[in-house]
Amino acid sequence: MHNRCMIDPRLITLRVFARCGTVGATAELTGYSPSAVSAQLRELQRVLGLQLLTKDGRGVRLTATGRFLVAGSDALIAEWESLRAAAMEAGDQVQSRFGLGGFSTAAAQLLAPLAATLRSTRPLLEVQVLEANPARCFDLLVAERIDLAVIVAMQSDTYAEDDQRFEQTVLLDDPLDVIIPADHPLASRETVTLEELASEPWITEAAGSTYHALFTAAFTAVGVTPRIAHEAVEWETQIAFVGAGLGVGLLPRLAPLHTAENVVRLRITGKGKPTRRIVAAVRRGSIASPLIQESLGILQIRANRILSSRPEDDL
Amino acid sequence: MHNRCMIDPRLITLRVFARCGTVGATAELTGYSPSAVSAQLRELQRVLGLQLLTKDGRGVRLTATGRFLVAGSDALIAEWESLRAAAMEAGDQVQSRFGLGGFSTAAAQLLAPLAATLRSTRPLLEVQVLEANPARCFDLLVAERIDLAVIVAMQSDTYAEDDQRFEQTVLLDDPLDVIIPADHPLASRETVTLEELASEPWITEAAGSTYHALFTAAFTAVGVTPRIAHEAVEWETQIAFVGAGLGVGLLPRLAPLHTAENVVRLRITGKGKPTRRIVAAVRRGSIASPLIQESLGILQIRANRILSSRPEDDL
DNA sequence: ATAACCATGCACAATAGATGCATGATTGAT
DNA sequence: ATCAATCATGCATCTATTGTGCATGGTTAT
Repeated sequence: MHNRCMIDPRLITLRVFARCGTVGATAELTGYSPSAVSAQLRELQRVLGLQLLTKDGRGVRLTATGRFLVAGSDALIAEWESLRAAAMEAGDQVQSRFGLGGFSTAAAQLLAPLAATLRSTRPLLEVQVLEANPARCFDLLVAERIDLAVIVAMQSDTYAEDDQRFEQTVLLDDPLDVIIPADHPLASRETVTLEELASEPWITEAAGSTYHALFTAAFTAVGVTPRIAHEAVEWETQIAFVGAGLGVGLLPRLAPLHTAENVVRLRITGKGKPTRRIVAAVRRGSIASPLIQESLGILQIRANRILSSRPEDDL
Repeated sequence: MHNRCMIDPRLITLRVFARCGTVGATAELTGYSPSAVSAQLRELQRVLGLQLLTKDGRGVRLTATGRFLVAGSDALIAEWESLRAAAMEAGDQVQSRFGLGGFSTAAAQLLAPLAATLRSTRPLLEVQVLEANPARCFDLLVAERIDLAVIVAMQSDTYAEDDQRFEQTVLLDDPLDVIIPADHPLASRETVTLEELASEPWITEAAGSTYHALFTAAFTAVGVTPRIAHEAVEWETQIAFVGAGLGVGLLPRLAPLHTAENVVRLRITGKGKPTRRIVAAVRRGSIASPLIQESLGILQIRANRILSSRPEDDL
């Protein structure tokens, strides 16, 4: 589906460049080589007769004209997506490719079933799933490598909800639980508040990561500055750290705890009740596409099933 | 300028096909070979996963989906033209190609000076002029072979003024004069009415031509059905026919009479005062482009100069 | 000063895309 | 009813575009 765009691929490349700022990163995202990206951007300028890039130190940056073109192209892309969606609605579309992107747990719990369902209902459809963090998912959407992304929306989101390029649909609010060692004084409790855990040594992800932002946001809400004792990238690692008694951590409800030993999961109560919002994002205009609509439906059903399997008080 | 479009050239080809209905004609208009057009359309369908064409007799015709896509693409094209125009306004554009199209006298009197002026003010600009009749000019605009056309607007215009694809600017209303043999009883008059010439044998262009429509429109306005004695394609031929005493004819004020012998030109008065309206047409959205703006300005100046060189009563 | 980084140019390779002719299918004319 | 004309398409071929990999030159950080 995303392959072979009706808009000049060089413009797409320019748009990706506008997002990541370097030729190398653009190459990585688009799947081209750096030389190809360089050549494409040069060609684009030649064809339009406009200077879009300027040398800037050891890199290049967009000129005012370049920024203008990129900004204006949002509407153009959306217009095309919208047209394609409507055309696909009119005459049913036979075959194409469909790229999905998502983040770890989301990918596992939502994207995998979606891909499986699509594969069976639409055998001719070439479904591809890419695991990527939210920021990269947006990049991949712009680069047209994927057509739908399931991502974790954050309060301090660099990609505003009303971004001209995307349309987002809330799938599910996933609460964060606390995981503590089984021999911890609070381990026998059903629920805790963040204040009760303020003095604990915390295990979190590296600063700048998706969940670190959620972590700090949760604690600033209750006015506490927790002590970060350790950092882990994978949930498994974090759980293991907690199991080893190194500290406590936050774990999304969706993340399974099955391999954990000596670790207890507790619901959080009180005003600082952190949740991560899981949303589906598509390129603006493409939301009317029957393929997207079907996918969103499947995702929504899956999300509702997850919600309904939980105790009421968690909703 | 028109070369190398940002919108997939195959979509442009489809749009041209939608206008002319056959692969062969599309090939002629776009400058491709028939095989290339065929292959492009096939590719387009493959890429979109949509069936856009159906076999119809010995030709092909658009499916409902195809018509839908073409209709919807108007907005997309306009959006791009608009964006390009704005970008060119923002950062001045260095070099490109610029295609002009126009019809005989219009081309000679308006387009040639325009091309000459542009050539001197913008040496880097590659200006190309194509002589073509109005209908073909619109086709060439859609095919992106030309960017601006000077054409004769007609009452019974197949291309409505509010066509989604184009934007038109009135340049000049060019009145039609009567040419009669020098030895004709009315030859000494300054002006005549159409009624006075109702019984004359008329020389006009072939039915279906640009000027035949103007001709009939003028006479239906005064409620007279003239007798068409002869048909001529070129003005020169028509003038020669009149000079040979075969009949009378209509000649636009802009068309020169310099080579004529035994032919007199008379102003037409009365309610049936036929004029041809000369307008500039561009693809919708592109009108904001500095190049287009400059061109329209030059054309307007030229048109005003022509008007001001005429007696007041002709305006 | 050296190393790392970034973009670009060039030679080469792969691929897409156009051409021209031949073919098959359909319509209209003799 | 046959023949010619028209139209689209497939195929072999060629060309031009486009991408890759490596080398180069300029720029920043250590």
